[in-house]
Amino acid sequence: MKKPKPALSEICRVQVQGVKDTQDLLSGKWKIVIIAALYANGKFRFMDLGRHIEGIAPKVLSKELKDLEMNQLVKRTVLDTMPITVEYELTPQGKSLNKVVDAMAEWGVNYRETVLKR
Amino acid sequence: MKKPKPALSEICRVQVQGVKDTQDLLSGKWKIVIIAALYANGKFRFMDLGRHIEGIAPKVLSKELKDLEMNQLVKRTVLDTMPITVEYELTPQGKSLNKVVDAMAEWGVNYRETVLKR
DNA sequence: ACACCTAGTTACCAAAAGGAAACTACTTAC
DNA sequence: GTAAGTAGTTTCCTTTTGGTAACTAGGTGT
Repeated sequence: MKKPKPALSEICRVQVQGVKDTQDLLSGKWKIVIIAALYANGKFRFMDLGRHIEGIAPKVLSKELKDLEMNQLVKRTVLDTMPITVEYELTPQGKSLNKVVDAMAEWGVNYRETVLKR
Repeated sequence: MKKPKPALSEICRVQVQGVKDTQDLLSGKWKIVIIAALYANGKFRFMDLGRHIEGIAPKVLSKELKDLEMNQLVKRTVLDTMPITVEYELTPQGKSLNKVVDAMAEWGVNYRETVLKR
């Protein structure tokens, strides 16, 4: 696909880039769901989070959490308990996704009602 | 991962399901970008949309548009011109994603500024 | 000793996503 | 007749994603 047309105004280009960046960071089936769960619950230990998100495998949960941690959206804390437990919570950056999460939740609920009708 | 714990309240479960539904419909690298572009511009012909979204291949654009059309987010109109042209635009359902798009745009722009620092 | 809890990791595999390049089919302009 | 523009499709390929199941490694309870 050739690209001879720089049409959209600069402001729009920046907006679209923002959307793209957000999408990149939240890519995949589970990241936004993990964030929504942490957002709703505050903190979670690894196993609890896994039990909570229906259908996710530990391998996948582990990998997604690593990605989120790397992008500074999630904080991982090892607690000095016996046996050791690990707590996951949103960073301020992660929490700042609240508008995105809320908008997606609202839209999804409405879509299910009006389009899927169930 | 076993699932003996139905912890989150019903209201939260519904919210998380909403997020999941939204994520499913907008899955992949390009859908939300296409929507953002249509949202910013109103209408686009196939080639213009392709030229506009940097890096997308016609095959991929075609497939994504079909998905979006199937889910009633995008409307495809064949215009009786010579040569025929095809116009793509958001449906009301697609337009109702504005809060999601805006939130993602804002968050992404802010993330780039504060975390990536460029 | 053995089962069970914690938090993961590893190996293996299938399906999906996505990119590159070529190609179709139709029309118009030169 | 040939090039160029419309809107895609087809083929081939590689990478990524995500799932299952088994396994590691430390500690607790009986």
